[in-house]
Amino acid sequence: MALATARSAAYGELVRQLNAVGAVNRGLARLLPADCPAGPAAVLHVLSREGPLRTTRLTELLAVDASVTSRHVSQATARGWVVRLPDPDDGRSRVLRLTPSGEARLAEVRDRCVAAVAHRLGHWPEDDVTRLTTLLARLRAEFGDHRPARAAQPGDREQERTTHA
Amino acid sequence: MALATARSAAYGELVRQLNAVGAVNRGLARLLPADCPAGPAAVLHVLSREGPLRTTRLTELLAVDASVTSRHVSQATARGWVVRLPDPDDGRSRVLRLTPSGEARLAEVRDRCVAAVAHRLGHWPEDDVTRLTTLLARLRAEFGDHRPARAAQPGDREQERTTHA
DNA sequence: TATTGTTATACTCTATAACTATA
DNA sequence: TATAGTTATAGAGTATAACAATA
Repeated sequence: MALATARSAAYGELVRQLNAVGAVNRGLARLLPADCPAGPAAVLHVLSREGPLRTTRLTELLAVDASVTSRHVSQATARGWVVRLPDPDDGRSRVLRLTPSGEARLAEVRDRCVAAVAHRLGHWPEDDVTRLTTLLARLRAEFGDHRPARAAQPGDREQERTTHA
Repeated sequence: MALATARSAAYGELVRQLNAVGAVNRGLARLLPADCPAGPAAVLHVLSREGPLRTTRLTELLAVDASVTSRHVSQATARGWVVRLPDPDDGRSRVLRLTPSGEARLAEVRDRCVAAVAHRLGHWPEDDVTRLTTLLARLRAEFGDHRPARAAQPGDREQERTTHA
């Protein structure tokens, strides 16, 4: 049982560090311009990386509820950073695309964040930065099915939610 | 400039993954008992790890504002998980201590989180778990001066808060 | 006067549920 | 009937500012 205990301790410590990331994120969020909160900024970021997306797909990538995506996209469109185009393949769907104005805004936001990270992590070996990024991406993938991005099929292994609490 | 650009891209990617940790944390938070939100749970966790603490010190360790600590401690005391003792050395100060009831609650919460992590990360090599934990701890340390980690001495450089907002 | 801690207020993020419109 | 997306509502987390008590 000693092995299991060691594992438990390691997991507990990981959870603690994961929670602490919140403080880092809040510090980063404080750098954002007043008219660009973190939510809409994330929308810009993903759309820039992935190109035009449908709302459903964007929701999956953001790992939030569809209602959250909808709200943040609304804020972005209200400011002219994103346009909602009709989807030629599906009348129910919208295709979201960054506008030049949105790209410009994103560049500004991104520069601020990158500068902040560079200031703190500039002395890290590049390997450590990429290793951390990679591990976080894997972590996210492992926990990724928490959010039923597509309708939870009855046969899916989605019953985690039934924690018989 | 190609090198600087590569760095920038790496930092941008890291920021993205850092944000994504929020989704993992939300999933973990969903496992908590209804009467123990994430805020109070963090209070229990730190008090258990560090032993009795003054509010100021707890605030530093949680990396939040003092008002937030105060509120979360209030919730914990209201449920009998923490007691606020007078500080013999300073009449303004309170010493916070976990009660047996609080320890029990924490053990339960911790078990749930560890079980969830074990379920997702059980197949990870142990090295990866510790590497990720270590890198996150270092990351947190780099960004840590937002919130001075050791007791803020009167002579400390604490004026960061004066953001001349 | 400076510091510890609390409370009042406001804002963001998030999820759940109800709704519209297409398929 | 099922799916894509929106909106209304509610709850947690956080920070700022104003305040009380003690040093």
